[in-house]
Amino acid sequence: MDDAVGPRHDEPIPDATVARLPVYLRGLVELSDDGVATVSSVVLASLAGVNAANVRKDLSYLHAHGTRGVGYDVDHLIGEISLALGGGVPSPVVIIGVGNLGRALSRYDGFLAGGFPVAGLVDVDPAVVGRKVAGNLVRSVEDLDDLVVETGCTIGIVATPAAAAQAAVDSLVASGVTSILNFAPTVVTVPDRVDLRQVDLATELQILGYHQHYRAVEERSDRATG
Amino acid sequence: MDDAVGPRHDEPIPDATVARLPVYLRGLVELSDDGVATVSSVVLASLAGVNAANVRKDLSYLHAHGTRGVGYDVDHLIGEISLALGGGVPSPVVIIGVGNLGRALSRYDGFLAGGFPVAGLVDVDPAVVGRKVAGNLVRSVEDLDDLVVETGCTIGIVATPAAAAQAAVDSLVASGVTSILNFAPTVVTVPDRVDLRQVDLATELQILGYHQHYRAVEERSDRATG
DNA sequence: AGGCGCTTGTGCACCATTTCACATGGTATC
DNA sequence: GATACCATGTGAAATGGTGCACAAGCGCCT
Repeated sequence: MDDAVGPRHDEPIPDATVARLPVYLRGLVELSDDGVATVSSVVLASLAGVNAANVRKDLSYLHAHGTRGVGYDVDHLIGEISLALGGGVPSPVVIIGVGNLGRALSRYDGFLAGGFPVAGLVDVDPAVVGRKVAGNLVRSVEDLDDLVVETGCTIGIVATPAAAAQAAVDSLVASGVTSILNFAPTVVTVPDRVDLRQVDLATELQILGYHQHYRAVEERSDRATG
Repeated sequence: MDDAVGPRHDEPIPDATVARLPVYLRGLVELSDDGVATVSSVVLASLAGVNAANVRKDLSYLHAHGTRGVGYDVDHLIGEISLALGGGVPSPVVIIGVGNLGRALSRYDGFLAGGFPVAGLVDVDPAVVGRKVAGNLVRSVEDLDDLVVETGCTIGIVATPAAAAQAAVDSLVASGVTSILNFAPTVVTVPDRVDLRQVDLATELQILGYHQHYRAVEERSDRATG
């Protein structure tokens, strides 16, 4: 554990930690903008809405060590987290499906700010191919391979209707994309080597609906049983 | 477990299960549309992309029991899951923030189909207040209370810029909304009685970025060490 | 130089969730 | 009616994550 055995193959960071790193990063950037130089785990925890011990454990997976009695160096931490989350190199993304959601996503500033510029838009509908959306020309799915190669983009965002999602994913995979963010409300499958995340808007509401319903049922029951 | 002890106060369903129920529901509706009457846990699991034992355990939390040797009744299961996820009653939602994302969300069919009709749109910008978006009049934040009361909606969707998100959340809470879905890329706080979910688009990409980077680093390391 | 106060880093126990494996109990067939 | 087959429902182990509590370490102040 402490011997120098050559190039150290960083161990993987737990998924739960990875999911929190972007939240820490946002808080840290804000602190840095405000001229704050160091931050304690307690402060960072409150900014991120998590437990302080959790923050410390999360940061211990990075090679970013803090200083006891002082805290963590804000700028250094920003560097370390950025490095872990993609090496600090911007990764262009391609959006497939230029409907309501696709258009909104292509205009979303947060992607660019987060280091994910939109490299191109793609759709199957001839009516939108050739148009410009948010400064990007919409290209045909046949051009996807070229687009991916030209721009070197490795991340695809699927914003098609559910019925077209699997085909869109297959096209992306065939083009060499290795990470996919799927907004279509359907389960899609990818080869093992491809990383897939699902964002399902309707599902999120249904989850809220459950809790709301449960609260209501419980309340009724409380009133009945006293 | 079998004695009649009066009005049974259903026990809460684990969060992880609740998050999967909508996925099961989608698969089941598809099966029902195809005229399939019963489904086994194995088939449903493959439709939802999870383990079969997990499906069975999840369904055991509902009062939907299957038939050994046969499987689950598709339509009955649809009813039970719908009931758990909000009682089968449509819950109108209000969207606050009518920018790119807010407009896309207000046009998103999946909400209506999932039982979450858009009851109204709200924004602080006088330039958009009074306009119609997707058939809905955009109203001022000052009208939020009235809107919530009139439509009886209990779910709010925050689609404002990050800087305005906490204020938007506070307004929603003050109006009596008890469930909030926040798309703004910032941590917001709510009282205990309010349920909050966060959907962060840039964060999702950053998580993908981590895995991609990690794969790349590991590969380089593999090549180096043989 | 020494002591004090503050904050990190982490062992450990707890909790939630997943998965396996199998007993249980139905259905269909002969 | 008995038997073979099949899928459910669940105990129990394994896994992954969280949070407490405290030892260790660092800087500041005297």
